[in-house]
Amino acid sequence: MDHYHSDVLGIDFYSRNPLIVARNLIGKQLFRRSKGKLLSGIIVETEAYGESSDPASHAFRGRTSRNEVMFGEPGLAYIYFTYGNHHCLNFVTGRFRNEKAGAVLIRALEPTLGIEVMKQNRKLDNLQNLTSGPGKLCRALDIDRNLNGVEVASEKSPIFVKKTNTHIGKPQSSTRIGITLARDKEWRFFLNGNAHVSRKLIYPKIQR
DNA sequence: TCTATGATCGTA
DNA sequence: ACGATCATAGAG
Repeated sequence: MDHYHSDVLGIDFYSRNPLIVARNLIGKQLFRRSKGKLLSGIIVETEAYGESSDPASHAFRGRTSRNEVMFGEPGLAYIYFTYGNHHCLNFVTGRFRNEKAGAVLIRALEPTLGIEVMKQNRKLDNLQNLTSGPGKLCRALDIDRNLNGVEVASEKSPIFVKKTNTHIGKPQSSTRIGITLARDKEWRFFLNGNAHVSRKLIYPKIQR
C-alpha cells in the first residue's frame, strides 16, 4: 500500500560508514523474536569496526570462514562465538572509507520488554547485570551462531531495530573495550549515566 | 595436526 | 586480578 512505511531501520540505515551507524544506533530499540515472544531493549553502547585500516577488527586480515558475513551486505547480523562461552552480536554496515567490510558491535542494552524471559535466559534476577555487556545481552536475548548472517532490516526478522530514537542527550565516545591493537581509535559510543552500559563504563577508572 | 589467543564474564 | 573454556586462525 502506498502510505505504508515500516518503522524498522532498513538497508539504507546500515549502508553507511560504521562510525555513523554506531553513533546512530544509540538510543534505538532492538527487538528479538524468540520462542513466540518479543524481547527488547534500548541500545546504550556500541562499537564500530572497520577492515584493512583497523587492526582490532576481525576483518583486518581479510576474509575467513568466521568473518565472511562481515564482507557481506549491510543489514546482516554478524554473530560470533568467543572465549569459549560467549556470543557477540554485530550489524554489518557499509564501508569505512574504501574498505570492503565494516560492522557495529552491540555492547549493552537497557531492557524494556520480555524482561522475565531475559532473566530466565540469564538465570539471574538483577536488572543492572542483565544486558550490560555484549556476551550478556546475547544470552539474555537467546542469540547464538544459528542466527549468524540473518537479515535484520525487516520487521519479520528474528532480530531488528526500530527507527524511533528514545534517548535524551548526546552519545559520548571513547576508545574501544577489550582490544589489544588500535587502542587509540575512539570508536565506542555510549550513553553516560546509564546503568546498563558495560562494567568498564560504570567504573570508568578501570578503563584503560 | 598443534598451539596461542580472544570485540568476555563471574568471582575473588 | 584471574581463571574458565573452546572455536578459530596461523604456523609447522
